[in-house]
Amino acid sequence: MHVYTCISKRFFTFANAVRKYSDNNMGIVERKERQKREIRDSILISAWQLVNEEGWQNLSIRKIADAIEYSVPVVYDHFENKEAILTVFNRQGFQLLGDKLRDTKAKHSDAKKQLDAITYAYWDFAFEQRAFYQLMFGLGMPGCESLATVPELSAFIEVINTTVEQVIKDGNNKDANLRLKVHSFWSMIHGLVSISLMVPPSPGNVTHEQMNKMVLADFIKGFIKGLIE
Amino acid sequence: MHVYTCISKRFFTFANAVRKYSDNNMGIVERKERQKREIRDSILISAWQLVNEEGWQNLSIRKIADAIEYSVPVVYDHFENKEAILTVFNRQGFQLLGDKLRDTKAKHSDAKKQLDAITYAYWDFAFEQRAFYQLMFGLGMPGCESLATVPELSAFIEVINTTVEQVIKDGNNKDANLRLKVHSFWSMIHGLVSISLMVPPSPGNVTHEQMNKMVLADFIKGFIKGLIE
DNA sequence: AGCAATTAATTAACGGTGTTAGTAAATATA
DNA sequence: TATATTTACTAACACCGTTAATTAATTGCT
Repeated sequence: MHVYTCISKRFFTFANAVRKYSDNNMGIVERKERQKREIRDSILISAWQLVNEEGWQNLSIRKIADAIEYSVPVVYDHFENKEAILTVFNRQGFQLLGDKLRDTKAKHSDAKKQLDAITYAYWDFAFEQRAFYQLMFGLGMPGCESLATVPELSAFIEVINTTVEQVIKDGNNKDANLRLKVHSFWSMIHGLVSISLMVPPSPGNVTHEQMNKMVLADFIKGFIKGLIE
Repeated sequence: MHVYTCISKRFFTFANAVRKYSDNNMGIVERKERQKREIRDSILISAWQLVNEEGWQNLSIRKIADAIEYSVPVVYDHFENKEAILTVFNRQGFQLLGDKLRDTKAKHSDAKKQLDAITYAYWDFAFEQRAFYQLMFGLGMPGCESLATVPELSAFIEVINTTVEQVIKDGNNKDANLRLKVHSFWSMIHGLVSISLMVPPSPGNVTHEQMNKMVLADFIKGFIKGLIE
């Protein structure tokens, strides 16, 4: 029974494919496929527009349906659920960023200059394509739009502040812009941590305790030296 | 009229305060305040429990009300809205992290060792208090739980990968763990960017283009040298 | 102790969300 | 033209945050 179903399905698919190119109405299938693609595209276009107007948090299927002038279930004919729509943008974002970095890299031959250039390109992408970047890295939890409004934040930063400050003062680099150094220091730790939280065990299936030893040892004993000595 | 209202308000407050300590029923007010505090506490306790069981995205007022065995509007007698509850945890998180860093710092006298210690403490906090950390830094957008599932991610990392790799090969440091260096490099840029996105113009009211010049110049020309040369 | 005033807690609703079952209309096939 | 299939819709379900109106309980006062 299961085999029969399988065969009949394949037969009908084959028959459709043949008719597609032998009928008088051979353009109909193409037209239908084109129309279906157009609806799918208009869903993505409207969604993207809504996201840039109202943010990820306020995107809804009903708003999309309204924008494309179809009823709600039509959206579900093209995407399994809301998540699937976000996933498309997520992948598009990484594609875009990857392309941008590749292009930027191609403009230089020296490896150091390449590294320099893609770093700036990465930075610019985040600020120019803010909506993409936030989606890609899961930023923008409700209630955390502006970290600056958290009073306890400054007390927390103060600890890092005074510590880094003292290390720099103990070193040789006297003309350092302290506040900026502290900001960078904190940001980089945050980056190490949050990427490790999001891309869990890699590289190489190590636990976070092992990562701790390896990554942080490098960060502290290597990178920081460049700053303070 | 405005003055009168003000005076009468103050008078009644004063009268209440006096009765509070002169009445026969002086314990009633205290008991009521205590009960109100208990409900408030149980809201926070239940919310925290729900968050750790089901994540921030699945926390709802109705679930909280259910857990504390009161009806929904009672929650709104203690918190203005859902956001206010999250804000409490947000601030609690920064308080906790700040305390942890301060305590860690106090165990050492040398500034470098202090910096070393608080870096590890920060790392551990993020992994031990994952729920806190995600809330504090707005991580965890729906659909981005595991970055590892995005196919375009690896192509994007590959660009950074090959570039950093080449720079390291060109340098003197031959025994470097390449994959780990790349991972760290990317993570640190991400940290610089995402903190700059969340704590917008500071320090010192500079635009992101100025930050770009200052922070990235340091990152590239200073920090990276420690890695590759 | 009993009544009025206040406070506490509830029910039920509003407008919104993601998602889907069932139905009517349009279209293609025979 | 009649049948089958595709297409789109209405309407519903089960949630969500939030709040107005109402009932129950408690308190203060005579």
